Amino acid sequence: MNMSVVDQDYLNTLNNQQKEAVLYTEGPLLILAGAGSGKTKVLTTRVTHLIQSKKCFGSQILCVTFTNKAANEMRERVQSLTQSNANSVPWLGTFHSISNKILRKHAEAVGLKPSFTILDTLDQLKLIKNILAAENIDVKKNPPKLIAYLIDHWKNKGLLPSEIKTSASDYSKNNALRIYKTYQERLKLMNCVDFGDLILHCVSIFRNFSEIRESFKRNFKYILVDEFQDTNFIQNLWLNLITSDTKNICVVGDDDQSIYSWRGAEVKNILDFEKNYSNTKTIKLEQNYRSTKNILNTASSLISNNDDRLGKKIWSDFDPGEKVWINSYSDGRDEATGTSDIIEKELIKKFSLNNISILVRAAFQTREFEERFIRIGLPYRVIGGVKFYERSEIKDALCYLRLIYQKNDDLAFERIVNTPKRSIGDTTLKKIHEFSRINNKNFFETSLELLDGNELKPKTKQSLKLLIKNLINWSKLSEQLGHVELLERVLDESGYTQMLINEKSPEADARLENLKELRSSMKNYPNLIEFLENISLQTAIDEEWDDEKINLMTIHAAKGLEFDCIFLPGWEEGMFPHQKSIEEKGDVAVQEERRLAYVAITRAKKRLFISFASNRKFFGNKNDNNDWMPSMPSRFIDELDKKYLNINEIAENSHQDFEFSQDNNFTENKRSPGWERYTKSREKIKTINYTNNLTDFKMGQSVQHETFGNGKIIHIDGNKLLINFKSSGEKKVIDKYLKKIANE
DNA sequence: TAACAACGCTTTTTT
DNA sequence: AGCGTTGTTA
Repeated sequence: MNMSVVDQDYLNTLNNQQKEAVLYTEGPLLILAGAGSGKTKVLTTRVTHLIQSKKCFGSQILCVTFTNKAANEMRERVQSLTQSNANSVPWLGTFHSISNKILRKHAEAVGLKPSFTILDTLDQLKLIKNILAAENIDVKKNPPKLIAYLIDHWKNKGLLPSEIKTSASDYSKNNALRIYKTYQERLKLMNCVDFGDLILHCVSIFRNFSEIRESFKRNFKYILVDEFQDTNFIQNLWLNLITSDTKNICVVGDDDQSIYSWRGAEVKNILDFEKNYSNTKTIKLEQNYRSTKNILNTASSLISNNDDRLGKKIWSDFDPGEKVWINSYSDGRDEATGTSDIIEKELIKKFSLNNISILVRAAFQTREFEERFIRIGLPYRVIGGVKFYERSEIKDALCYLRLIYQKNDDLAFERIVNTPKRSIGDTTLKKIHEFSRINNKNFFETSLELLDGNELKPKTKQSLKLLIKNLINWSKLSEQLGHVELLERVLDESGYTQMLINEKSPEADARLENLKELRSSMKNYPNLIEFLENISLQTAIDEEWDDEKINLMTIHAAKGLEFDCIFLPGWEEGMFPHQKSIEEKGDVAVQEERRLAYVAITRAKKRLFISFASNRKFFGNKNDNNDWMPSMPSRFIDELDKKYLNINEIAENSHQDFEFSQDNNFTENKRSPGWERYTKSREKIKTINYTNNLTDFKMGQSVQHETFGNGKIIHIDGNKLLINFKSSGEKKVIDKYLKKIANE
């Protein structure tokens, strides 16, 4: 192939900066790419260019993306641009999937077998709980979630248990460290790794085995990293270790879109990049090809409230388009109704449903919209909701397979040993735990021994025996049968399918349906091993984009995506910015929430609707007023430049709450005036209930309770009343459960 | 001792 | 509304 102009057709659609970013191939390159500036296009074209101009083979390119989805899309685009086969760029993927691949090859170097299992968050938590129970540590004082969080953080910083220094006074941290140590030992024993280990083990291999490191360094002639602002310390180290001496490393990032600091991501990596690699070339992509001017300006006005920005000037050639709508609703149901009205009455005529998305801060917020859409029959899909592979029936099925494949997978054993019910309850399980600890054997081996002894009740013994016999049999079958047939046999012979059929509930039907889906997705893998080794990193079964459906997802999940129409509901103080994040990290967190809001706004191409409700319901509906909370519009709404907005107060009651006069000096006390008013209004509501109740009930009043019967008030504490019941004595009861009756 | 019912506490974001 | 813990039943 010669280097004619025709061969470089792929450059024709690029602007000057983009072209430069593609053609500057040698030496370190930092691309600061604003939202919608075509960075994916640049990356794919760059990969194409490297291959087409014969600078290297596709197999010599390391290209790291943030999600599997992004990797798949990029692979497809490169494929069609280079007209090559599917595996032309084998080292294209996420840090985790590439690490997985490396680790399967070099597992022995870190004391694992190549068949290791990747644990998901639920498995992790379960293991931590088991360790806590075995060591008699109070779960209330040491929440497993917190420990998991700490372990994850340590791993993101590249710290092994031996490398962590603690002060003796920090009780909970010391506890967590002890658990961390045991946790790692247990993982090794079960031949398992967690997400963090994938990266961490690779780093130790690169560090301790120079031949392996050098072979990768030699092979990877060019490295590309997407979403560099969201890489963390250990990932950065991982990269540094295998970057070759020619330093052909190109990173793409946007400091304004850094939204994963809670996962250890450091924007600092962008700033340090120029320090780490001397003679770094920096290219800024500032022209936006996605959004209308009104949308883009709205986004810019918001993000200008953040400090410490690298400073890009995003601009657009596009029309101003329609102004951004700010809609106010009285409650969440109104918000969902209003949203579906806009879609049905207006958008549906001009846009495909696939091009309409509702982006929320927290996953549970999609529910109100789902209910509405079901009610009126608008088709929708929830992206990244409950992960397919985390559904209980899918996990059950996978654990059967995991256990058949690896008898030492104690977590899998524990999960399925009594599912379906086999009369193997807590007591038996405890025995298995204890015995396996004492004898240093896994649960499967321990069960075999217990079956020999007289420790178990006959009924339990019999069903455990049957299970073990089945497992051994399935293991044998796994060598002859295809993996799909094996699953069918297992579900059948274990009684799992029957259990679901017997339930006769809609949920059980859905579960059976999901198992069918699992079966068909297994067909995409050649055998059981390939399947088990890859599903853990797979989040969902690929979405079907063929049907016309409205998309519901979290803002985090929308990263990297774009849609014609975007709805951003729930912009209320406490929800967005989220209260938890403010409590934990104060202003730093508010800035990250603001970046999240910026990401959300910049997903929109043509139409954008931001909304909030004045009253919000929490925790499902118990049909009383206790779960209602009045809410203030988010401070972010006040920060948007009104020039680009249409403000629409739909709900009558929201006027007094909705003001655009909040000043922005909340950096001092980390709370905006809006927040202050919000908390005050909450207190006020509580106070009103409280005084009303006091006027209703007086000392000595005779009352009636549904379950406790009749009694007399003998003490009043707020709305909690101490009652002396005739039949059951003194009890503390909330006033609203009481009825006044005539005094006797 | 296991299965089932009731209660109460919780909800950020994810590879 | 959904889960895990506690209390009650068979």
